[in-house]
Amino acid sequence: MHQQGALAGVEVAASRTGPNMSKIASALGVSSATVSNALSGKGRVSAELVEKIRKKADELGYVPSSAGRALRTGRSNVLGLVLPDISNPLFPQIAQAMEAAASNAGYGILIADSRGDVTTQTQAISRLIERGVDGLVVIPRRGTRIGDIGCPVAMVDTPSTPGNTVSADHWEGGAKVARHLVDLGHKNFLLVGYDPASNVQNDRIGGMKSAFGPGIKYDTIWLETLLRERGEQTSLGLIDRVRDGVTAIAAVSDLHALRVLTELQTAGIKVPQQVSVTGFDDLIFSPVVTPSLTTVHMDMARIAELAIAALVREIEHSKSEPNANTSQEQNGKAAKQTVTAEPSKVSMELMVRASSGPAILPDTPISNGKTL
Amino acid sequence: MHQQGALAGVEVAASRTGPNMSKIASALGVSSATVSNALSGKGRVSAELVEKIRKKADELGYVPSSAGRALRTGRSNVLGLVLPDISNPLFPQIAQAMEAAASNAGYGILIADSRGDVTTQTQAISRLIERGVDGLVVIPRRGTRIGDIGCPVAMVDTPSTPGNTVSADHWEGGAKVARHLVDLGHKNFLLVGYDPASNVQNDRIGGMKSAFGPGIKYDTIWLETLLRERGEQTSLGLIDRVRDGVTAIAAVSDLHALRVLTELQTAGIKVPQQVSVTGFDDLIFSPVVTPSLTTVHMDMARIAELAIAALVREIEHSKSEPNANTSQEQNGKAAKQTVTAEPSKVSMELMVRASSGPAILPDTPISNGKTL
DNA sequence: AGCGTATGGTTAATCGATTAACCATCTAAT
DNA sequence: ATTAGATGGTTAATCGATTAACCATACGCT
Repeated sequence: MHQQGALAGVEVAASRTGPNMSKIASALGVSSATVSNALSGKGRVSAELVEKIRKKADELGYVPSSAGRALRTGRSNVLGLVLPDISNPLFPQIAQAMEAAASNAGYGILIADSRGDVTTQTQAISRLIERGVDGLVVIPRRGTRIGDIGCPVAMVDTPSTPGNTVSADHWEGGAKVARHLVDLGHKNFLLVGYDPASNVQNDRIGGMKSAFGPGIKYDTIWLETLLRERGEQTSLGLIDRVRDGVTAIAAVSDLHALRVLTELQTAGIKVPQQVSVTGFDDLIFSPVVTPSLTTVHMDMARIAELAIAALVREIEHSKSEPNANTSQEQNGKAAKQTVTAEPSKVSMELMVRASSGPAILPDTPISNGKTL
Repeated sequence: MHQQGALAGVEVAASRTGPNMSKIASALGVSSATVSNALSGKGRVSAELVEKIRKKADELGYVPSSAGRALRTGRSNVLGLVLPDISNPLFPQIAQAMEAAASNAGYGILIADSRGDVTTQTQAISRLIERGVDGLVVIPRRGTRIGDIGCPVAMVDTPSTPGNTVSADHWEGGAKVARHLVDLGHKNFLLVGYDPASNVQNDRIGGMKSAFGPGIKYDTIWLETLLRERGEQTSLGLIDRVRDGVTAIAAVSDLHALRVLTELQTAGIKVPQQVSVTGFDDLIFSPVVTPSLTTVHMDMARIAELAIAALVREIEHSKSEPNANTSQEQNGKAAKQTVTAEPSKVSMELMVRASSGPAILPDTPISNGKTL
């Protein structure tokens, strides 16, 4: 007995459980290639044999080995989702939408958290690549530029990036709320941002300002700086603003709108009778607070669909690219099918709820909020 | 030239990019086995050769193929995370903690959303299994019992399940807030739940009640029924409750606490001067509302660590199990190393903030909230 | 001298699915 | 009748890493 015989009986640690293609094949007396063809519907297999193989497969509880398939095809059918800061309250919506879209396209979602850190983000990306993802959806830390990684990437919410970019139309969203408030007669605004370096927030505020015609007064405050200087628990000084004539406060996130709302309410200022408050993102709590928050809703499902579709297109495309020199080599124009990465903007929807109302006229006396 | 020669030149669709072990091996004139041993540190390779191989590997930008490794070892190093309802505001914390814990243990996290549906949950689980996960962390839809799947499972927050269970000590958490409020002199409580069928919520409320001695009055309302009957936007009737003497309202979630808080504030009732409000979960907005919410914090990091550790233990263990009949077969007691699935309870932490304060004395006149 | 044993490698099989190339029939058209 | 083509399969190579088993030296010890 030579080497071959000696090695044949070796027990490997691999999961011995699952029946594989050859098991189905030998059970039916056919070749494993036929089983593969039958189950994938690719080769030529008679209808009746396909039926028999199908039956046997789920009789044995056959589950295809993703590892085997991945090794052969070079594709894992898994996408990576890189998040800037997983504890962002918007994340559930993102993850949910991405998972659904990916799942529909036959892909799984592997998550990675970059914890707000750029180096962690880089590490997270390479971890995902090492795990063999076919593509990445990156919601980058602000200002991050992702270098050329060896796989397709779709960026969310960061314009001016090489590669596919899909983003909500934050500018338009800002314009929508602002117009809504202007239509209600407001003429004196306080705009509340958090991070002056955030593209998204600047877009939103830019959109708001774009809707302000002449005769509209506004001021902008950035919470990050304010809170860093005066401490997290500081008052935002809204009472003074209201006394000075502000009738509408528009925040770039529901989180900040909520802070504004509760601060006003604690001071006894009535929303929306005295001051209107609006937010952004339609976070989970926004409909249930009193008054419910007027906000701007992102169509996450659509964003996810676009991002995933762009990725999948690029992935499937790269499949046929390498062997372009087979037959119709003279067809020159078919060769340069580089995916035109049109950056998509997804429209945002204004959700008018109870926290916004008509502006009080300047000469109307401010009525005290009566209790009980 | 026979078949072998004819097939040798075939171009496969697989990613032709990455350098593999044999490429490193041939570049250095050694065998690929040696490269494998050198990089994994397992076999016997001279220190200097290891060094040379290491250098060559990252000179070529070598990235190990997870597919190849998974196929051979039968392990993917990926865990599945099944969520009941991804849009749950607590989810970011969970996902973040799980990802971090898994990452530390060398595993990736594949997410799946069961969208609150039991059948979807089952589908999600099988999708994960098909993708070859080594284990599952399931945060089940209430009442779900997961049947025997072919892989290790750790359940979170659902007691009385076969297999590993790790859960926050909701009962204790409830007791902690309740005791806090009792210590502040409160004697008349309103407990606010959402879903009367939820184990977690019942645990929390049970814990609260356990802290109430004689002389404490309390009543419980369940929002789900209330809102279904009277519509989402209905008032919770808190004003009447307060008029009837309630001085503390304890909710099972910050989300409901927030609803309570804003409803009280709109009515001009001062928190915490007139009424104390507490929540659960320490959601993202809880510190930033005015007054900031007193709540109970879950140590997600610890829960995740325990869950992942239990899974990993079971996974690594099952490796050595199959070939137990090799050498020391007579050692009977070493064979039955079934992982004792001690259900772990993780302590919750009370976060005392501004929304809870001393109870007003029964005969103290309720002062009207002054505006401005 | 001769034997045992570290030391430092190599060889080849294996995990499971996929697929190009080949082969054997059976039918239809020239 | 002979060839072209359709039909229904089979064979074997391949993806990349891992690992049991084998082999070739060199060294120490009696």
